[in-house]
Amino acid sequence: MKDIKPKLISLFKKGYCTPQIARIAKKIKEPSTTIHYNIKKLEEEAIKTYKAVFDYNQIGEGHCTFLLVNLKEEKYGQPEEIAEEIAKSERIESVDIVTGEYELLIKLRSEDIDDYYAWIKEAIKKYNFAKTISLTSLKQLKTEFVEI
Amino acid sequence: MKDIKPKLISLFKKGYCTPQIARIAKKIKEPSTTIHYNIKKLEEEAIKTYKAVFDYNQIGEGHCTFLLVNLKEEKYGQPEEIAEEIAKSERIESVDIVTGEYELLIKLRSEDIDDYYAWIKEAIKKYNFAKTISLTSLKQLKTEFVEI
DNA sequence: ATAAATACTTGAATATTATACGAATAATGA
DNA sequence: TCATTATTCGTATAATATTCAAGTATTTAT
Repeated sequence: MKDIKPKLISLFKKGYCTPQIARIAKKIKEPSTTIHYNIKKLEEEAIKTYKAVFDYNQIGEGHCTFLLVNLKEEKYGQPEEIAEEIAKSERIESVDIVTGEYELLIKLRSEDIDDYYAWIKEAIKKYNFAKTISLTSLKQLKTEFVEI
Repeated sequence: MKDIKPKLISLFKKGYCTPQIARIAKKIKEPSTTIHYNIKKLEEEAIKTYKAVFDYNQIGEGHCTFLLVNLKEEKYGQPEEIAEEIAKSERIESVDIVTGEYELLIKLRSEDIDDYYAWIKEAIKKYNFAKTISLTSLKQLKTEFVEI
């Protein structure tokens, strides 16, 4: 037993996938070389990566939370720095700087609520958040444009 | 000119991609047949699909909004039905039933604020939302686990 | 503790698929 | 209109995935 699956999951979260040119060519009834050409162009312009979407319950990341954050005054004017730092973690699905009452909106995945609590305690300390609101997902119907 | 790119974008949002077995095999230094075997297992258990992640500014979906929704009383108890209906649209990135003040949290992408306004007006009418709060993304640092 | 069943690993052979190339056609711009 | 650039697409080739079969490890039941 080599325990390859965790490594695959980690790689597939960010990339290591590629388009199925032959299948697309069949689907839209065009020559595969034409599809190939168009995909390469699109990759230059607009495609960041190809990746897997998981049934997160099955990989121990079934607990999903949206976190609204107020930064402390000294960081209020330049939220990007903190946002970039937060974005680096593998459990963070998205980070946005948003309009309204809060500065940041973070979507993250954890194993369970205990795991989440450990993370948020650590994050409040580390990033010196002024205030946070956690919206816990009770049911996920769609994620990353994929219905689950 | 066959205008193939829009079709590709639509297909790539949900699938039509596949893992790069040879590349992964090289990366984690295992035989490609072993990688193949493990991926097939993982697909049965936990992988929903393989898809592309876009630079959404480049495909006319740069405007991103998180929408908090209160449903009308008659729908408050069974939000799933509406949530599933909302999830079907291609511009919807995620739909969650959440804890707290609001019942639904929807993440969606539009071309610009006018496009968004048209959508939200229509949605309020169609789904009979009681109240909504829109959090507009000013800057997206990470989406779908991919830094952008 | 042992045997049987099941799951995982792997190399060799084969089938599929992506990519490179070149020629033809179409679109763009001056 | 003519020249330049972008796109289409068939053929040939290179790369890759998949099948198969055999061996090894792990788990399960008794």
